[in-house]
Amino acid sequence: MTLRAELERRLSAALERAGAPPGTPAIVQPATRAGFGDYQANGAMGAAKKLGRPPRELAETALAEADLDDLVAHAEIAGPGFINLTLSDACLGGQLAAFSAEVIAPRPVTDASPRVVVDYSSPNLAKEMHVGHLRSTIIGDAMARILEHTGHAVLRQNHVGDWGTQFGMLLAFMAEMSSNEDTLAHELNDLETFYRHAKERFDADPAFAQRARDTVVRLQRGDPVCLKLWEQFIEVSMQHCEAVYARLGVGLERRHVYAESAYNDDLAQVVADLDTAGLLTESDGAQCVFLDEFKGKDDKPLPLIVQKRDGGYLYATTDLAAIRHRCRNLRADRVLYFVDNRQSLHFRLVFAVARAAGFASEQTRLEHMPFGTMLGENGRPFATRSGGVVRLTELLDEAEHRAYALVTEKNPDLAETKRREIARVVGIGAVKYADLSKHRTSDYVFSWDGMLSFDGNTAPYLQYAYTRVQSLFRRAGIAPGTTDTTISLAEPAERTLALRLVQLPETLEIVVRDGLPHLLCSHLFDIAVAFMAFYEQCPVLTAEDPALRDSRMALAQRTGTALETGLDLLGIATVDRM
RNA sequence: GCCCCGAUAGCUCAGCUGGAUAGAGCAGCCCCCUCCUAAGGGGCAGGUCAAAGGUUCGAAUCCUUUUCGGGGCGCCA
Repeated sequence: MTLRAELERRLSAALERAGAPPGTPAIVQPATRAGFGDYQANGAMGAAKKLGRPPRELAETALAEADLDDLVAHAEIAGPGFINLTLSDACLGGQLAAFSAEVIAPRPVTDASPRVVVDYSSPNLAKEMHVGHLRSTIIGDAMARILEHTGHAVLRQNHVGDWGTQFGMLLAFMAEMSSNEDTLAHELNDLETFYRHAKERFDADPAFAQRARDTVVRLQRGDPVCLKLWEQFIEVSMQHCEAVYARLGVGLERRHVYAESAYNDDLAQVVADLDTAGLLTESDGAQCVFLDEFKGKDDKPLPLIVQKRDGGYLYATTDLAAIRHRCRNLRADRVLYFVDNRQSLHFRLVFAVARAAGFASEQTRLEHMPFGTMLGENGRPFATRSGGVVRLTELLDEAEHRAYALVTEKNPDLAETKRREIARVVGIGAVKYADLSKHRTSDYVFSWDGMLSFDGNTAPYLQYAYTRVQSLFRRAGIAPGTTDTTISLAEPAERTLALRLVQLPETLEIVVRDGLPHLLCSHLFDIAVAFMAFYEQCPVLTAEDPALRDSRMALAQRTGTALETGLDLLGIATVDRM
């Protein structure tokens, strides 16, 4: 249990003993200002209002009832009825002593752990991955890591798009070329161009367009020639994705891929199940589900179409099949979808239908974790001047390029291979952090300079703070292992840093609850800022007193662990020097 | 027409179940490397939190209306 949760628990109980109704929250938060202590409890005011009692008096009574001696050194009532709490040095010291082994150690995952499906990345294999895929891939991966660290059984699902009409066009184009293996291999080397060429062919030649449509039908019927081409294409495209994942340090592997096509055989059964459940209605020849809670134009019912007039299935059907699979076979307690916010209505419908049909129980939490659209500098959905998109590989190349130039400027004496390594870690880290540090749901504007900034609240700043810790240990000639040194918190900078470190699990708790990794970014930045202040104000290696030196080394060590662990949870690596 | 999301400093954004004097980064100006890495630190300046009402002891946060953006709404995914 985190400090915050423990204080909440005890103060809530105290409020109840002071006369507030059971379940009254104490509303413990980190203090909004340094002068108010470390935490503040705001719950007494609201509770007093309901009881018609003076808020300060209720706060006083609750505080007198509360048993906080082992955690809190000072507590006082302030303003209209805030309870301000200052942690004792013993409490902070205890947390710091157990920091690596307990406070931020990974929670074990057992059979009893909550099972969380994380659906993320899920690119369409028809095209190359571009910058628009960053959000789902990066944020989803960070969330998977954080959930795993906090004791959840995480089931990554990469729901790649490998089925649908555009594959007809691509396969027909491949078929034209398959007489010449070299040309085909060459063309497939660049999926973006391949797609464009196929599309040009499709638009220009009606006969080709017809062949493309026929190909879709043949593919769906399992025509061996089509299937072979399809498999070849999918394999090339998957390998491209995996190369990008490897470069990004994203933990998605082949075993996490559960493609759209994997549900093909379930779709008829899904529709049959909906029929059995009495949910199916035919409308204009299509099979639909209408739910009372969803109304469209003119109060007309809003359909979820699960089967087209021509008998074909839609992505709604596939998503229903996926929910069924995740709940029944994967035994998910919670399913998180890191998918573009434009699909939010779609998910609301699909989730509601899945529950109505019994594909998901009432207990299973189905949560769309929407994210905003990447916009161009004109405020329109992002595209380059030529109308294309920026490929992910281009962005990463540029990131490493700029980072290499910078590290060479800052540290020309480092060996070439070392500078390459640093450039890779720093460049990729900057790109990921630029994405992770923004609120998930907000649209954001793509900008090379914004995404590749190395100053201020960026990954390189955090990585730099980490290298300073490593540098201290390097100079001291000792390994940065955990020691049982008593940590002095006499200096304000020491205390502020200690508090930020100890509060890290509280942030993780909120991130897990809301799926908002930018809160972790923000907290790590606070830690780094606090460390920089500590570093400026508190001499470590040159401290006169050996005990103080050891204490500060120990605090630096905790900082290093926090930064390394926190960055790792975001999927960002560290280096020892930069 | 209906629904969803948004509007906070010049720019990019935080602001967690309503809390005390709305915070960062960048850009601007000033200062700090004989001192543990200046990818750093310190300081200055910068806001009628889109607008108007309302609820509340207390509103950037909740409610209503309006304005301006973005997105979605029957056989694409």
